[in-house]
Amino acid sequence: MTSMQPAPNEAEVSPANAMVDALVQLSFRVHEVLGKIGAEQDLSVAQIRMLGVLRDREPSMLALAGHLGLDKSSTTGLVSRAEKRGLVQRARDPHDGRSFTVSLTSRGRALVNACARGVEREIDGLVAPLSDHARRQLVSHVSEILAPRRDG
Amino acid sequence: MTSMQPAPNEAEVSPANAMVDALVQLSFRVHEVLGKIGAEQDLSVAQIRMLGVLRDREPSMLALAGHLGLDKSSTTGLVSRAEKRGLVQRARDPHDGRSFTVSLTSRGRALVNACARGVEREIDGLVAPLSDHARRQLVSHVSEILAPRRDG
DNA sequence: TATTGTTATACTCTATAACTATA
DNA sequence: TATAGTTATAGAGTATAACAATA
Repeated sequence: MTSMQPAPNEAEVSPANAMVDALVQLSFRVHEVLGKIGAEQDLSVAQIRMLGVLRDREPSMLALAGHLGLDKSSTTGLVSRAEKRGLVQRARDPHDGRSFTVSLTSRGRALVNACARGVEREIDGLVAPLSDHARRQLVSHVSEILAPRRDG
Repeated sequence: MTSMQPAPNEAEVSPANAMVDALVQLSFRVHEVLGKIGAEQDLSVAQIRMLGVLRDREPSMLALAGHLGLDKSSTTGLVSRAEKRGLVQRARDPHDGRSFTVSLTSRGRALVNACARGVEREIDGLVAPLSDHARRQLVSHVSEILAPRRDG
């Protein structure tokens, strides 16, 4: 990757449709940002996403799997690797001996906050070409798209 | 950018940023769509993306790696798995004995076209809540974000 | 020597199925 | 029996480093 240009993301799956083209390419672009910022902290996109979910929640393993749209076994691995690094912790649920709650450690919170700042910086740069008005429209439209679905 | 708070203590850093939230969530939502449509054809997002790139190109392995932002060794695996399924083919470059060109087979093309139709259907559904005017604005703004920077 | 591509290796991520412990 | 979670297993995806063949 030394001599290669970052090459605009050409992941168009439907070049005839401008909306598809725009959203798919934007999606890859944002993922690229998440990957880059995560890499600075040695975090995968999956880990960043999980830590992001845990910012505002202390869910059970099963609820966490639901938030992430993953199988419970995948979530076990994700949480275990993060726990090994001291980013999250499992705590027994006193009301159900089968269940755990997952939560950020202070180190995990610091890390996800650092990532959030980095992502914010990058996204701000990404939308820099837009006017304030256009930015507000963009947020409004995207929020409307996402509204019916309340995912993590 | 617009709203600023006197950065609270480390405990609760970085106030919610609507733009970041919107774009990151949208990115995951679109990836979810790609994953779902791909799964119908037994294709991963990475495979769909590669096939999408090959729709309009017959690059060398190295050029393909550049387009995808991956290491050449990762691309070897990606192409080899697709080749094993008869979706792409390697052909020796007559001008450089070290190089191959990668291209879609007719089966690969049929598959990526089917995916494109599926993705278009899903994205159309996603933006259905928006008015025609809002959709045009959205495409315009996103295109501006993704546009190659003319003169820095 | 430099470049193109593959291989060897190691890791993360993911799902399915089987399992344990608790309800 | 049913549920929460883990383990076993398999495979894809990714990067780094070492390698082969060609330039």
